Amino acid sequence: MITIKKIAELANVSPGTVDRIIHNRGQVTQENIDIVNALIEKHGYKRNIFASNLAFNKKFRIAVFLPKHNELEYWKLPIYGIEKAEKEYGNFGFFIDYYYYKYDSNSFKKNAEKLLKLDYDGLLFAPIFHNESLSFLNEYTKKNVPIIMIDSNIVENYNQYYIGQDAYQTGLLSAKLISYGIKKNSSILIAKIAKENDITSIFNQRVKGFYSYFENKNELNINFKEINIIKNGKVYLTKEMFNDIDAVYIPNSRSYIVAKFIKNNNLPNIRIIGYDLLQQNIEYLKLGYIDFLINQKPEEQGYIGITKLYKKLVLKEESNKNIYMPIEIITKENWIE
Amino acid sequence: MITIKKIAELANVSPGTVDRIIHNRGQVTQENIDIVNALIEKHGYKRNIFASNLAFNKKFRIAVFLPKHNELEYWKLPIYGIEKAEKEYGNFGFFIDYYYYKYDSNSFKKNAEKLLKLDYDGLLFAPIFHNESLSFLNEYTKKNVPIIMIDSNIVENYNQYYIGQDAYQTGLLSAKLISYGIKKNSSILIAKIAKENDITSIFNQRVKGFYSYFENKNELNINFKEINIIKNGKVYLTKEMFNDIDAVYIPNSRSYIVAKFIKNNNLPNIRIIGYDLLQQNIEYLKLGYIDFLINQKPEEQGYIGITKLYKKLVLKEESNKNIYMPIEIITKENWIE
DNA sequence: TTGAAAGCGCTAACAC
DNA sequence: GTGTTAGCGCTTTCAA
Repeated sequence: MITIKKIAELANVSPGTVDRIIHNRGQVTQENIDIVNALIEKHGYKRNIFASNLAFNKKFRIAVFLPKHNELEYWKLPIYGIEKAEKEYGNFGFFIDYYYYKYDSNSFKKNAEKLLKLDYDGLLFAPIFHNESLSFLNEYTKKNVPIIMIDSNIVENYNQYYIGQDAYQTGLLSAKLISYGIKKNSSILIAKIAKENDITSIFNQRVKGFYSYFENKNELNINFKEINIIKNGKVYLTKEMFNDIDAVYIPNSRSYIVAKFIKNNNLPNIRIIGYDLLQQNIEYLKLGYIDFLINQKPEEQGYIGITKLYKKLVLKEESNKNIYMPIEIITKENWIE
Repeated sequence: MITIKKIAELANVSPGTVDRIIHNRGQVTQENIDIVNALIEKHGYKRNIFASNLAFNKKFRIAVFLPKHNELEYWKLPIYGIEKAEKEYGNFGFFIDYYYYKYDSNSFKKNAEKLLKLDYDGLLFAPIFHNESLSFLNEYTKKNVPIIMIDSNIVENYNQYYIGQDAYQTGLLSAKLISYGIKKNSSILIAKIAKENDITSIFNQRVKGFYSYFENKNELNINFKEINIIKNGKVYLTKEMFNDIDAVYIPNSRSYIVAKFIKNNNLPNIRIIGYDLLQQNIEYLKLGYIDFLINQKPEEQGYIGITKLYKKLVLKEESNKNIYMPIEIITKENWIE
């Protein structure tokens, strides 16, 4: 392993000059730049990460900005991943502060303003509310630190990173799984269990993907029924909704609500497919009421997000912009605690 | 962040003494041990990884010992993961040498003997052949370096690490997926595409798991047919084998062979479920001939294996012994390039 | 049983 | 533009 010192010797310059060249700090003659770069190339010089970071001696502080998880179980999951990463990179001088917003746009805005006044070396956040997130992102970008978004994608081709799901594709997959298990001329219920303004773009993309699967499959002659199950902020379910229904698709994490109703009312032979490994969902998966859960791997989103920041800041590695998580199909049989 | 030097100051001893205590090198009075340990506890001292490794200045060499992958496409996959890890940990002074054996026990034995004569700081290997692997493992253990096994598990409760699949459970899952798509009174073909002595314990566990799913489901009245498709070392397939067959289960990575036959002979409406994301399997998955592929994540097995060694050697972290990979269900709709 | 000190390779401040 | 050097925190050797 060749070192800066040796390169300097070979080039007949001082280590300081080599350092300047490596880090593009300027103030070096082009001649020396060429000589040193050639030597670096030739000997395959690689920065010694230990020495580099020891000398650099910088602590990195990251802000994590997510919905409050004591209100929504789902949001515990990315936190687990983030905490795992925090533990792992903690001894590398990597620290995380947590900021939470209530699941409404006002709270998001208020906390976002607070965050903008603080200085961090990196940011990870979930842009649930499109417009508010966009302006927050615009402002934060000016700080010129790496920004990672998880869960929802608000902009393409931006100078930021996104880690999350392909919502449309999960809808398509759900449809495939359902169609696999039902006969021709079946009826499918698409159950929307969300208040009107909780219906995010992810939600809509899922539903769109779901329908798209059946577009060229008229021979299946599927009958679709769409019901919004929340009325006046409350769950509203009746047996009649399930008359002649063969399968139910729930495009958010609340499939356990339907499963519970079906169990309690002994409605037989209805397939359920939903999202996310919430405790209650898992419960009904194990009992056999929910057939499939689509997992968008929220823990991994959090973990990978922090890992990206670590790689960028500590290891100074560049990486690809967007990561779409694999879409995981969970059944009773491949669920691992 | 408190340092060794500061601890030493507080304890009125030299940094050398603190170091001796931290590393249990002995030659310190009990009194000092207690004082220093109390201070470490109190101030939450944590080793600075950068300084530690810089001073330690050790390069780690790892031996990887796997089946030759130009003979078996499947074995390319763990290599990808291993190479990814190698790249990632390369600047941490982590180097890998590769040793390959032909997929027969003699070649394994010969190469194993060679390996036993060499000295490495860690080993990752795939114990395909049970007895030979066991005695190799026994010998290598004497070297007292960490050993990781991937793919197949030959011993439980050993002082080594295993990363791989729960083969039985994948069989069970396959059965569930098949049963989801077929009617009562269906016929399932279990196609064995392997030479007699290529039938590993993993293969058998999968088949066992598959049958076990149907054990308490007599009402389905499934008719099973088991055929060994290799005759005299060659694939032997006839249309008659598929008479009245509704679904085919192939418990190894060669489902594309059946898919190809079904395609070429226009046999309609036969579900196929197989294993592993080989190029040819993916091809028939995309075309719709293969319905499901079970992925045992070989890349990740390799990647995680090396990561474990890195954590153990460089970061000096302990970790849990065995990791069972999640069983991934791949369909046309959730396959990502 | 303990202390002192060199050195791991790099960064960055300072002097010229 | 360039060279010199202190210092990051830890490991390890040598001397006492």
